[in-house]
Amino acid sequence: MSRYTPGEVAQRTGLSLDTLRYYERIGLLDGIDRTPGGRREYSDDDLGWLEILRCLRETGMPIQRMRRFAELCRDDDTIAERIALLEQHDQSVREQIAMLQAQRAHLRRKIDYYRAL
Amino acid sequence: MSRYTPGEVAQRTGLSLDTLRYYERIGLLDGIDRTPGGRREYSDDDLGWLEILRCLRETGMPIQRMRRFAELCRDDDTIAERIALLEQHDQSVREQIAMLQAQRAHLRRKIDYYRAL
DNA sequence: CTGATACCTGGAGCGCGCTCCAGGTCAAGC
DNA sequence: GCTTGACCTGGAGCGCGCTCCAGGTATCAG
Repeated sequence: MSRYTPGEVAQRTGLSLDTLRYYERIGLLDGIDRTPGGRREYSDDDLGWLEILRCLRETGMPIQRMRRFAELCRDDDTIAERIALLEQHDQSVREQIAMLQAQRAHLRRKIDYYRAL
Repeated sequence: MSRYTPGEVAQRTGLSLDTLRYYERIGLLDGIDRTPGGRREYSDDDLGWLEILRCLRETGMPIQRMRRFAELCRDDDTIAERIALLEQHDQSVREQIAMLQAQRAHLRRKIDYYRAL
């Protein structure tokens, strides 16, 4: 049950302070605690959620869709929809990987061609 | 030795007419022939080059870097640099694939977790 | 010859995902 | 008590990679 300052969270997650605030503003991050003085204080749960956000973001999910997912996660009766959304995203990640692998083959061929000169 | 109108090229490559013109403007596409009336007329070579551009773009190479590559390709004595640039990019594509695969594992775990509820 | 359609140019505009800024507040160390 | 540095807010700005637009020209079918 540790608590973290914004600076610590930035360091741990690799997200900038501005990005953390931005995510909160647009509703990706919700109910972050504050100290009596008004500073943010992140919990372990918050860090866990940020991990998920990072995962979705790095795999190319648009912010709008992440907001949709965040919204679903605020309502307990949406497990099926969450699964559907994540499955759909997983499919898109698989496609991305396949595309990259195919294009990488082209790249290798081009390199080999140059090497043969 | 076929010749293609902009519309045909757009259809074949999946790039928009605007994107084709944009690529030309910024120096990714060079020396596209014109009809006497001033319309663009693409060659098979141009289509081949567009294939390469697509490959680089889809694998996330920034436009600036693609311009550098295009520049190198205009000079015959730059084979080594072209190889270096492509090898470097290939490395980045490998990293992208690895990252996606790792994040996809997280995604699968999350989905399984939801399914278990 | 006449439309209709595809294409031309230069330049402005846009959506995304942050990032930066000004002007202030809080808190820990001396 | 004072300094210093991390943090606060609201809002503007930015870099990327296109995309759209206005106003005009070429080409082709009938």
